[in-house]
Amino acid sequence: MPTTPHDHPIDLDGVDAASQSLISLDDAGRLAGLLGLIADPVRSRLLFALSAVDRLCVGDLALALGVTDDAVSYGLRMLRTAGLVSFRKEGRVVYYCLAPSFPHPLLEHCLRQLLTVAAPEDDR
Amino acid sequence: MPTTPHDHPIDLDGVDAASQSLISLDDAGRLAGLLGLIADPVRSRLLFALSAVDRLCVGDLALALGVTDDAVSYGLRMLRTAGLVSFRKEGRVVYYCLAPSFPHPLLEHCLRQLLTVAAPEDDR
DNA sequence: CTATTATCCGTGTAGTAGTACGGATATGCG
DNA sequence: CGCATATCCGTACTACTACACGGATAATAG
Repeated sequence: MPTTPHDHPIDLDGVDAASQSLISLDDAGRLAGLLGLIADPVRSRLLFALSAVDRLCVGDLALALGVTDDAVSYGLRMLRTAGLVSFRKEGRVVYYCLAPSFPHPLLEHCLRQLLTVAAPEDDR
Repeated sequence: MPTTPHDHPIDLDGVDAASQSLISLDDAGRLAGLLGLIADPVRSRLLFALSAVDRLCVGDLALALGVTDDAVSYGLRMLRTAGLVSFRKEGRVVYYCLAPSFPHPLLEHCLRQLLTVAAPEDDR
């Protein structure tokens, strides 16, 4: 029997405790979706960039990040279908900004703090 | 010219401001790595499960999550190479637990809060 | 010693994600 | 009107990710 899940729990109480405080598969899926969205160098940097200004257009964001227009356009589309950024069109320029409902603490607290967790040991 | 980054910034000041408060590509990469690690239903649920008990073995975790041993083993290996969980072997059983250095606030604060952000509008 | 259990690992694979490229659309300019 | 600009979109390609499967390892039981 190769990888069959054993049905003789070694620590039944532990299994119960764990499965009780577990988030649902649905919630986990949504959480993964949101995290995966931010788990991209371009997109996380877009969020940081946008938090520093009140609005910026695609081309300028590409300039600031040092990546192609396409990459920025794609990243912004993802963020915007998730409702994290919003945009308005002025003439032929499209300006993006963090969505009104954007959870700013997330950026400034969580992510900045996670940065220190993710940092290499030598500067911690 | 298809997708050439324009070199005539529309809002030069904005570009400067954005690029200044920008995290480095390196940092963004590490951040993405860490986030991407948690951005997986199995792995995030493993963390929640482990936070509820002081230690649990692979098979029991699989039982608690309702997934195969292999999936759990794989998830734990990822988490452990990232230093988020640690393990000790007792006989033929391998017990896993959150790493001593694990940032608990991350789980209980950030992730739980992100859960509400990721929740569908109808229960918020 | 042999059988069994718990776990790991190497390999293969299906699915997905990020991006470059070509083209389409729309706006503004001369 | 014709041309340039800013952005989007469809397609194609590459790279990676999660997982299943078969087998290996180590420890225990009989």
